[in-house]
Amino acid sequence: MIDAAGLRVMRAIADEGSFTAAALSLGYSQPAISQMVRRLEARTGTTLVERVGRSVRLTEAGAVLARHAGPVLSALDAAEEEVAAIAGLRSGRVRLMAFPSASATLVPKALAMVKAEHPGVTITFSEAEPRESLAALRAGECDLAVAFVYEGTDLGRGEEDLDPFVTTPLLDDEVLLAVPHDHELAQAKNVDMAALKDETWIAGCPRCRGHLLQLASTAGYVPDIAYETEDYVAVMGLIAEGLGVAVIPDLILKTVHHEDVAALPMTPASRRHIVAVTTPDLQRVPAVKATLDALVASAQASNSKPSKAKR
Amino acid sequence: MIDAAGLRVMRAIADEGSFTAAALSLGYSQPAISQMVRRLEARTGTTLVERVGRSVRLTEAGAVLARHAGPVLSALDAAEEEVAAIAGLRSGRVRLMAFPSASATLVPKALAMVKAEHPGVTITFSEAEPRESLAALRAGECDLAVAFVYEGTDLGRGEEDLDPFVTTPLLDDEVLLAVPHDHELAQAKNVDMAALKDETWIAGCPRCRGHLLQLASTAGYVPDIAYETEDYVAVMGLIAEGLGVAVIPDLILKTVHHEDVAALPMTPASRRHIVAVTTPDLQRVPAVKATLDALVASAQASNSKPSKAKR
DNA sequence: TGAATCCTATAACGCGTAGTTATCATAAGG
DNA sequence: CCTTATGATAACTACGCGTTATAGGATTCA
Repeated sequence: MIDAAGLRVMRAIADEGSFTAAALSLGYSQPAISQMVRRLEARTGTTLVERVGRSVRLTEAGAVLARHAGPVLSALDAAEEEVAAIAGLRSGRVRLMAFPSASATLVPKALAMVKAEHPGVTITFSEAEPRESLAALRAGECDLAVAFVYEGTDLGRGEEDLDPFVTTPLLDDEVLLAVPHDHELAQAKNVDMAALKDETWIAGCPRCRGHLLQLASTAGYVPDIAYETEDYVAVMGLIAEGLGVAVIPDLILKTVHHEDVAALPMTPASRRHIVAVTTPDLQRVPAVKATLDALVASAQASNSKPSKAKR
Repeated sequence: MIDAAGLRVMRAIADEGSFTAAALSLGYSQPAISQMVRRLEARTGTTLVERVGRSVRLTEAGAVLARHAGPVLSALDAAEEEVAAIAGLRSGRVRLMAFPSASATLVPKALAMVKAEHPGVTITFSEAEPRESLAALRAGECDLAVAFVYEGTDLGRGEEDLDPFVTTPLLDDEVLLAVPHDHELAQAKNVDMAALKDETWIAGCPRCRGHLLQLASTAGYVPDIAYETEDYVAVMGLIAEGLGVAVIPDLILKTVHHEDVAALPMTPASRRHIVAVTTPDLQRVPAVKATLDALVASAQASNSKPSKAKR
């Protein structure tokens, strides 16, 4: 019934003492004030302004409105300012999730960039496998996820539906074969997957295990998986001891280097796409957008050549 | 930029959890909410609502608006309620001024009536001669004045311009000739003003003095005014002691009765009109209107026959 | 007293906001 | 898989809320 504009007008009249002055102070024309007052009087059913000769004077009811104007308008201003702070990146909160090996360099660098450029933006970060982070994103417990997708592996495959999300490519990570330093293939330039039929395998995370199975399946056999662990330091150790070989993304190899392990390209070449995932809505939230931009910049600075945008 | 309606919508969305439910709770249609949110997002330049599958969830900025809605809206409601209280006569203040002899019965009765019917309305009352009360009315220091006008005396006469006011007739008060009980005319049914040429006169208030001068002037002489006092009790005393005669309104005679004074009609008949005066604006203020109505009722109950409305 | 000036009120008009209904597209759930 | 619930969009309407132009009073000053 009574709106903020009405209160602003009443306060201006109280302060300025005339319609004309009030109009001037609000940037309106004089008749606008006349009409606004009339509207307010019609709505409230009471006289608000006493037109006395040259000037005007507020009635009791009018004074009441003018008196309430201050608190209401300043509360509105406060709300507006707070939203503007978020929109202007002087404030904001982003909940970021990334898979463990992305945490090593990609994410820390991006966090530092955001903090440097927008000190008001706070980012809460937690590690999670793609499966979990996408679930969190879907559940609204996360604003931005850094995940990966194996090439060839169809994005969705039922469990991870990327349909409602927008994905931004960050890095293309080549998957290499890791063998002991003294392995017969250690010096090879390239190795065919089919040639590894009789090797003993070490698998990483469930997702990577699936990838291995798919690669072997394509080559026409089922790999002999002797060890499984999500700890890639352990994987490297196992390989170094000659207990097996493994397919490991280049990015991980760079992080957990082991001098007794050699890495070599495979045929067919296999890649892991590292992407940032969010929703169309969240992508437009300034703080989220800034973090996403920082991730892209971080990826470009750190390493390879991102491929073209997707979806 | 941000208005109360927007805050109300954001709060409803936060409370209800969906656009449809929010629309229902506000009595709007669902698209109205959709559009309102879009407008707000355009104005703030930020995403306020995250459309997640079936339902929606507020972003940080949206939550900020929803959080501010409470204080702002309740402040608005408070203002509205306060104005409604004044409009509904559950509250209100009236500054009433009346000339002294009206204070005796007319005003007290009216005050009692208002108090009985509208306990929330408080009336502040002070005595003042018509000249003062009208000046106060013009200066905005008074909402309602009870004044009088002598018949024949032109209302305005330069000094008391009733143009910007509205006057409501309350009583018609006949002006009588007051003489000592043992005066030669004391038993007369009627007395001609012209026959009083050689009397010694006692004048009341300045205004009444003016009236006396006009009556005498019409009759063709200048009265011999021996005493002047605004205190009508004193006037009666002077008359009773045989020190002179006076023209006194009937209403005053009823109030300050003196058994040694006789009152008789004069020719030409002269009347004093007692009126309530206010401004067109103030007349529409509920508390003022109620007081004015009470004055009219009080006048009708107490005495004579009010004449028809004026201006 | 009359002219000048400063107010407010009113009329006529235009535009944008904010509703409506109707229809479509998409998730969620049995 | 089909139903159902929910949000988005389009097209339309209306009126709230500004504008300019002009008229009507009130106050001041010569």
